[in-house]
Amino acid sequence: MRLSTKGRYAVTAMLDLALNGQDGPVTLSDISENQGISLSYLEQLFAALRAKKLVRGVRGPGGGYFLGREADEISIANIICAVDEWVEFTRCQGKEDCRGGQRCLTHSLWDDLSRQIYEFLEEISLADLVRRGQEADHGCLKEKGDSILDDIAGRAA
Amino acid sequence: MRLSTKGRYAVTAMLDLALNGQDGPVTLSDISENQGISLSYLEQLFAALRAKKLVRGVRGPGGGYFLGREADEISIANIICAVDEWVEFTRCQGKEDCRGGQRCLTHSLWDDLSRQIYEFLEEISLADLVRRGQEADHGCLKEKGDSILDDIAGRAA
DNA sequence: TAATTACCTAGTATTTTACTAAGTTATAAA
DNA sequence: TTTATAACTTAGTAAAATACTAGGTAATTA
Repeated sequence: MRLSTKGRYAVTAMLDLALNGQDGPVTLSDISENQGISLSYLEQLFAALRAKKLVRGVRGPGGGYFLGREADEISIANIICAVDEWVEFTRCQGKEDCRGGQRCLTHSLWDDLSRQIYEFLEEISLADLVRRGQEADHGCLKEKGDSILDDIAGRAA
Repeated sequence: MRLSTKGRYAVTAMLDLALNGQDGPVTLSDISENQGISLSYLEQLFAALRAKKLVRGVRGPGGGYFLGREADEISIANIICAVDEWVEFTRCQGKEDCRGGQRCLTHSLWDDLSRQIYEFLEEISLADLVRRGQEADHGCLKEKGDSILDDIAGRAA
């Protein structure tokens, strides 16, 4: 699993889309202005998101982007994997000397951990985030410790 | 939260240390050879790990590295944050116009999600990984679906 | 004293990130 | 039918991160 600022941009943009795409498509220009991401970088990200059918583009005036499917059906893992493309980590599949060496063990331990992180993010949908954003007060007004995702946290606790 | 290949290297190296550091210190040369990471890059990573007291170095012949504290007391989050240093994400703290804009909401949603990932990785210790590695058969010999971390997965399910 | 290993600093090739620039295609509205 | 809009595409690039090489110094053991 890989989680970089690129993935963050993608999730942020998708969140913006989910929040504003209720009544009509959202343009990349809007997202660019809202989130402070360059238009061209967004286009690059959305090319990847479109390839994975996570968004659907509508051309022409009044056009823009829609979510490719319901917000419940889009996980955070989906989004991150679309732009950061999932790298299958080096698994020494019999190629290198393995029995007795620690290398393979640590690799497989990491792979398993990586899979756990993936499954964790797979469980959180865009709709989960949006729902809690709508329930809560406006983000900037709330206290730092007062997480609106605390109930999601319950899953991991 | 940030999760890059750099963090992966760090976790891998710490795992190696935990697995082999039972009877005496482990040299970076050993880890370098075991895990296929350059010695100098390991030194760079271990400088960061040492700064956070996650490892303890012993100089001279027969020297090497020990874990800085018990493997139960070292979380995966600890390790990743040591080398990838936690970036506090842009939170528009009253600076920009916030009420009414979506920007702040999506930012705080991301921040909350990021915190959830952190808390998830905070719950998994080095000892958890090592314990399961010792119980299981050698990594390369087991089937792909047969995760030795499935019980850890139970926390998130 | 010599070998070993941590520890430190500087430089660098490669890759990734995030962007600018300059287009083309499809579509809605004029 | 023209024009404006906005998706879509490609190429290039500055800056940062990644992972490494090289060449040291300092502490400790044999």
